[in-house]
Amino acid sequence: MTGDRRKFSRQNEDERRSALISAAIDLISDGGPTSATVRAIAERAGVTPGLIRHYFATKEALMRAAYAHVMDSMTQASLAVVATAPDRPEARLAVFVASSLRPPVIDPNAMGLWAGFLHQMRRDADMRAAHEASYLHYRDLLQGLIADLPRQADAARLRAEAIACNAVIDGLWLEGSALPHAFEVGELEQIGLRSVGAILGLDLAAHMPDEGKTA
Amino acid sequence: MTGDRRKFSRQNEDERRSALISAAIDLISDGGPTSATVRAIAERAGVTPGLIRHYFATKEALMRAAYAHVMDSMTQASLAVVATAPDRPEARLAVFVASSLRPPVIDPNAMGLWAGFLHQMRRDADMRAAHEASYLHYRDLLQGLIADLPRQADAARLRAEAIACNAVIDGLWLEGSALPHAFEVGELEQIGLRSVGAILGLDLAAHMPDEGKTA
DNA sequence: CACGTAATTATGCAAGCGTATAATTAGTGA
DNA sequence: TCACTAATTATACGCTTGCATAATTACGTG
Repeated sequence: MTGDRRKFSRQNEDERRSALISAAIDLISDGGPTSATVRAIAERAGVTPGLIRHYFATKEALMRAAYAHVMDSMTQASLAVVATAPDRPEARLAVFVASSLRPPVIDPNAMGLWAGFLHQMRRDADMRAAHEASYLHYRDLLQGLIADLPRQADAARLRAEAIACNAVIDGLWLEGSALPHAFEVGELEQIGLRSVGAILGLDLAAHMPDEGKTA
Repeated sequence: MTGDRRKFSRQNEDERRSALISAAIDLISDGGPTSATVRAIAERAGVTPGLIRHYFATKEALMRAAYAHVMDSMTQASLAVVATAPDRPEARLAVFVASSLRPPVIDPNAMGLWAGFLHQMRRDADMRAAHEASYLHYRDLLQGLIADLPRQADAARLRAEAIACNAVIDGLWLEGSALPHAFEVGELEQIGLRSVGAILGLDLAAHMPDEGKTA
């Protein structure tokens, strides 16, 4: 009775890849990178450990792919939020900032995932490069929103402001994700809007469209 | 010739403990928490693996001790910096901010260490509690410096400002440590002073004592 | 329908991990 | 000086890990 051979289920290559990737992400997300073993990932994806080697040359390759996927998702989410915002530059920036400081972006699991990758980044040069590219891309996005504001600012000032605003958002995101119960509901959003506004010299909170009017 | 028994060197208990702790910190610092194995730690400390078990009930206990040591060092360093600053509140705050955004506080190895502990924190409730206490202590320190400024602000505003300023510092520290070559020398300090100043509504950079006058 | 090819499973292996335990050494007090 | 105790070393065990390899299954194609 021990000879239960697992059902052989063939599947599309892309689906299998992404199934493996999201299984890895899930595991890292709740349990840290330590618990994302080859066997655990395979089980989570409903697959045999050996299959991982068939899709990824090594486990590190799978990890890189997972990291890239997470970062892409974040960037695309940010872009989507900005796209749905009103056409006024201030409102677009406000929506962008606020959406970064509430769920689902603020999320303990997401931070665990991020920390897991961060620690792995020290060893893997490819991963480090991917991180840098993703970070700069995000910051450039923010800088573009700032540049659209009805002010005049040279390149150096724009760069400094983008770095500063990005830092506020990162820091608040980190604190809010690490210590969810240490802040009241909406507190981080308000602080974020006020801080970014102060750095840029405008009242961002006033330009925040009240999407919750119907709630 | 293989029977070289290691030299038996007895030592003070406290020194042994701290030797083991700093060996663990060194290893995590350059190589991530993965490379801080019991055997590696022992070798680094010039000791046999078994001895670790004699000083710490488990490896996790050693890790907790290492984390506590790192956090204590950081806090004490911050306190020391403030103590040497001029007695004007603005100068004290400025020095505090600037010193957090340059070496040795800004340091890739320190960030690796921090990330390593961060990831381990998800599992260990004791470690998480230690982190929260340390974070709040640091923020309270910052809030105290802000409260000393010659302005009037109620408790709620002070809290929000401390959270915001802490976030800027954290974010800049993180970015500067993760991507050291992405910023010019002194750039992060300037941005930090300007941002914190903007949030608090004062010109912090102007109050920064120029300690580099002799350089 | 047969056959080749790719996807999937099953099995095994060498290495490294944390930890337990026994043997050895050094210091200490009577 | 001689046992007693604590610090340190040495050895070994069981477990898990990533990875390699061989066997098995499904699917496409002639």
